[in-house]
Amino acid sequence: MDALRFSEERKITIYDIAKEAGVSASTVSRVLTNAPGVRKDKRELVQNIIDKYSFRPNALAKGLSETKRQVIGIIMADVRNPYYAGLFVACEQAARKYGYSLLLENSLGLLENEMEQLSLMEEQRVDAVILVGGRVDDLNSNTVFVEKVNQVSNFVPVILAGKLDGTSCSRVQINAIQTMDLIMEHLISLGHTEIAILGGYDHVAASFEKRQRYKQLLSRYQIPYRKEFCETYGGYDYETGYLRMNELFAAGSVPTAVIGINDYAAVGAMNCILEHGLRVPEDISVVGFDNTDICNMTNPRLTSVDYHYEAFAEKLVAAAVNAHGDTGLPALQLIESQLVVRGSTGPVK
Amino acid sequence: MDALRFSEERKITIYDIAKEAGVSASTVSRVLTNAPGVRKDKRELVQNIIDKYSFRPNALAKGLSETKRQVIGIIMADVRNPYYAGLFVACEQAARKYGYSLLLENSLGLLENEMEQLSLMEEQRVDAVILVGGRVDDLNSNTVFVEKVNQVSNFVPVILAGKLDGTSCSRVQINAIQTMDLIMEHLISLGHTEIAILGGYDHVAASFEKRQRYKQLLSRYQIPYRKEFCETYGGYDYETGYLRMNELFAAGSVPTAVIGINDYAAVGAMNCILEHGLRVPEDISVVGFDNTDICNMTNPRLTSVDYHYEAFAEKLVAAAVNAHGDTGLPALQLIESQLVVRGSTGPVK
DNA sequence: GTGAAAGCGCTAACAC
DNA sequence: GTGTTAGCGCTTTCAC
Repeated sequence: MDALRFSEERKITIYDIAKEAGVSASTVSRVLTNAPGVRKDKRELVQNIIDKYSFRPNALAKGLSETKRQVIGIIMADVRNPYYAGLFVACEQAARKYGYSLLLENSLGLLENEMEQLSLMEEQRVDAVILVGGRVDDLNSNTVFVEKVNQVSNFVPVILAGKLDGTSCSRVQINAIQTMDLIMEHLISLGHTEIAILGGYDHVAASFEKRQRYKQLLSRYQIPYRKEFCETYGGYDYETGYLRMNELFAAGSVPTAVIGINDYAAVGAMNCILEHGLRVPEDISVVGFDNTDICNMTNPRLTSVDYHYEAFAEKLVAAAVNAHGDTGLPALQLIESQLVVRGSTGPVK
Repeated sequence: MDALRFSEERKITIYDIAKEAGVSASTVSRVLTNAPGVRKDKRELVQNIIDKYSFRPNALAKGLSETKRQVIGIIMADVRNPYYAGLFVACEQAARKYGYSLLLENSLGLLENEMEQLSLMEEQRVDAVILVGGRVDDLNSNTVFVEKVNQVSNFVPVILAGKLDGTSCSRVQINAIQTMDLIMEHLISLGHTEIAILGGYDHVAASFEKRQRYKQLLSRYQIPYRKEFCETYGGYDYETGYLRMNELFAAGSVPTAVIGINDYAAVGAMNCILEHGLRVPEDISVVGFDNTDICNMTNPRLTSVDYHYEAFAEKLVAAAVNAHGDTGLPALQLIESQLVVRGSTGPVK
């Protein structure tokens, strides 16, 4: 009995509406799509019946006959990471404005998932796919992936929140150079010269660029480069921040300011500092990237770089929505960031 | 020129494959769906051509002709909240096992969004929709929403990660009573009797149940009930935990243990305690719910209740996948939790 | 202004 | 085994 619950009531279709209204399916379709060429009274009549049944046309049939589905695919590294989650929700809001929905897949940074999910998006005939995290973060683009993206983008526009050498996809990217400028100018203006950066890998483009800029700025401000403050690679998590900071203490190379490669790493470093009986920011200043919720949950609160997620998302979605026509949108758009100064940074003592 | 990029190459179809293989479309379809009744050599021949073009059948057309889309809709309050994000990714993993994708919509807890998104899911002909957070968390179910869900569930099975009185949807729910048991038994065994619970509202079923159980356990262990330790309602964020704790200090009613309604609130309370120069857990123990990442980022680390997200997600998805047939699955499945003890709780002094 | 009919790309009877 | 045919539920010419 219960097993029949969903099969008994046949879905209402455009023909049912048409019959009840005494018109043809085409007319109903015209009302549905707000197409012109329907007399006002007839339009109202049909609309009333539509409302009466709260009828919603089958999006599959619609997508089959039209070419637009009003769905954008988004392949993201891991929505559990607040940076991605924030961006995703911002994308959803932006998409809603355009009348689009989002089909999300988490790749967990695994190439095989990304490949499979690209196929899946193609199969689902999404109108465009946005790639965030994973392969598009690589400094050296993976050739297998490049090939796949090129194949897919013959049919569905691919938008990159990153880069992928060997493709000509539209891109929207955070200006990593500028983020480092913000932090370094802040720290240097506070008198810091012993600045360490913790976590991240050079094979990740953004991290690589940040370290490059870090070095460049040191030399610009004639601050001596200290290898032990920079060759402190590692993951993008709390543990890495904690461990790398611990190593600096162990080596006796204690900086006056620490930059975490993201907020998690920064918080790890901060806790390590506090556990060593030092104060933040009186003894050591700490900064992070991403401006996630956690910045307001530490004591002191964490100074961090905010990427302006709304603008980022808006540009990604706009690029996806407009990917078909010649929109005049530049192939690469950069997102400028801003520093949110909180209690974790202060003047060098 | 560029504007033509996506329209020039017509999508390859099953007929193109058929023609090249010198067979009919049905045969290709049979190969695609792994249906029996195709000679082995022919199957291989077709498969080769499919592979050659990395052909993927149009999921819309497939969904139109079949009744299954292999897509589950999920309407969630806010994936930026780590609790939801964790559950979502777990659902995604479970869904992948069954060959399903997830269509996510964030309602942000707004009734109007939830209503609209339900329609959208129906329109997209998802095979089932899972509701997490928002209206299904309400103690008193919203009648308008109940009506909507009942209407929708005539056509597509709705699974609730919560409750909705007046519907007969399958449900999977965290056993809120048991979560409170875990915490209270832990605290009481450590000698605590002055226990406050901070944040949450009684109109949220889980919060209501937690407070009810809290009172019940106090009386069971013959611990006097103190209104000021329990009527400490508020949001599910850091600020609430901080502010409510501050009020306890101001009122001079300082407990020996504090339960945050979730990890955020617990961390807020913890920081407030530390700022008052007290120690955690020596002076005051702190516990949270959700066992999110942040538990490992505080100092000391936060003791918290873990819901076993994988099991939770697995049951939700299984219910969604099997929602059509009579699966023998019980209408309500409860998720049992476990306490992850970390440094924030200790014996009363 | 309105309806009939074709077609989107697939699956599933049904013949052969 | 394999092909033919008829839908699935829409949109969209094209007549009228």
